Amino acid sequence: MPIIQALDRALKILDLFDEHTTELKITEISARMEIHKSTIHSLLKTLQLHGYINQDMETGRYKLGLKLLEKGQLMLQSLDIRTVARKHLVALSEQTGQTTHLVILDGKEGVYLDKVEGEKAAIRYSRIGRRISLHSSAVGKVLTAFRTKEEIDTLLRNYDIFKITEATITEKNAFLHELNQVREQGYSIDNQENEPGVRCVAAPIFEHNGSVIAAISISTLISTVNDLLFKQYIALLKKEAETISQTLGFRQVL
Amino acid sequence: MPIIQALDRALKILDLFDEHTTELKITEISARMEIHKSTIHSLLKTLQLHGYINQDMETGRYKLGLKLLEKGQLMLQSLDIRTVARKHLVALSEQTGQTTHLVILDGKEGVYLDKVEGEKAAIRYSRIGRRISLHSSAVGKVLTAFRTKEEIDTLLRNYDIFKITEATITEKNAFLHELNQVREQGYSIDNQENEPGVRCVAAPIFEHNGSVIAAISISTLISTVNDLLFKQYIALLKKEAETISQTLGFRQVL
DNA sequence: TAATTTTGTTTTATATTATAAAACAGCGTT
DNA sequence: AACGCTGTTTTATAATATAAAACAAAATTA
Repeated sequence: MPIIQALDRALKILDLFDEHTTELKITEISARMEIHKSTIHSLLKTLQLHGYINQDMETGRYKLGLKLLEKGQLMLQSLDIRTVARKHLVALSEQTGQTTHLVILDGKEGVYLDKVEGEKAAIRYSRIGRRISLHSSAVGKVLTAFRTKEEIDTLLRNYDIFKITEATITEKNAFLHELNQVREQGYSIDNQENEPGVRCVAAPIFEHNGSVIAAISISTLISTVNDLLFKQYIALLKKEAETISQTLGFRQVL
Repeated sequence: MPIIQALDRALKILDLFDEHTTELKITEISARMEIHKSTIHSLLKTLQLHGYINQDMETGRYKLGLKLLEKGQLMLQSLDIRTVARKHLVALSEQTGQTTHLVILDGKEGVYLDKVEGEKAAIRYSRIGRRISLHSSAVGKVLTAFRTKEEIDTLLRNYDIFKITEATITEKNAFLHELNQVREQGYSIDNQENEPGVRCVAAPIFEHNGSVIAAISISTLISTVNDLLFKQYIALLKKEAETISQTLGFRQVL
């Protein structure tokens, strides 16, 4: 499997940009990549030609281009899970006042496809397009649990169960045990395992062929949602998830 | 200005995907690009490595990857015009019941950065990330009009004033005259010039240094919004646009 | 069921093409 | 006025992308 060096380098340049880094000088790109300025220059100009990079004419600095926005939105639209799930996320958020999410699996991480902010609580971390680890989130657990043993095996091979908060599960066996429980219950909980003070519940969404294609979740603040209320949310969530699965053609096995 | 062939080709591959084409076989990519299969294969695998392309394991077909979504959303977030304008778009939409937009200039086109759907009317064409021509849209006219003569000159050099509807302006002089009028009025109108039955009004948003950085607009259906009502919308829009400009540090010259 | 076409992938030789050194030009600072 | 910083252009070299051909496996067709 041959990797094209020029392309690989260009894509690595795009990765240099993140929440904190929206602008970069060519000198800095060159330094961070440890590649000669002139080489970077050629790559940047080609990226710019296609709109993936823009150059600030005033400062000479480079930033991400709007082509990424265009293509990103194109993706979102083509995923019909999102269209189907949208109104249910809104409904759940209105019923509970909490923030709801739609997440799918990509590689060994979850990716937020949609988010509806609740009136009562604003959850900071999540954002459409952002990624979330499988072992520390309710959605991650659900996306992992409802798969075949083989799939779970490959997912967890070389998987780094890193610690995020005090409550994060960091042992593989404990995680596997948790996944079993999730499968029995039909939903998963993240109790401050990803962010202190935040408790979430997630439920799976099944496709017509019975495989999990997504998860929806409700995020709550420990300080404002007690156990009783949280349990009610679980029931609401499960029901809504089942409705979505049915819309997608999934029929529960009797 | 040397263009890197491998990178250029890879980005052209990404461009093959659009609203109607969400999946492609390698054979078809090869045919449409007129490049050998094995070459395309290497490019695809490198794109896949970075998440810009995904392969459907079942069918072997290639589709866009979620990295595009991630980067696209990152862009949106980094543009603070959007954050500032958001609540005003919502307010305008609630007051009028119509769909409102936020658009910026990129190259020789406008790009939708935000959209708030009105209760009364759903405008099909627009979508965040999508592009719109300068001569056929209210936002395009505004983004063009409020620039220096030199800037307008370079924008309209080699510009194709193509016909879209019966009402589209297709003569350069007529367009220049229209731009003058827009500058005097402080707003622009698109009367079914981009889509039959749709009439829009747009107003400019100025940065602290006095340059136009964006345009906001209200889109209406001719069939449901009469001239009197439309005039009221213009007043509302202008006022809201001025508020946004002031938030961004722009002070009206007296 | 067997043959045939089509799929995506791998390998390999060739020369095209990406690469980086060095020189350049334009600013802002010292 | 001299220096240090931008980003850019040019040019020689050889490393790297390229495409032909062979491959394997799946989907059609006969």
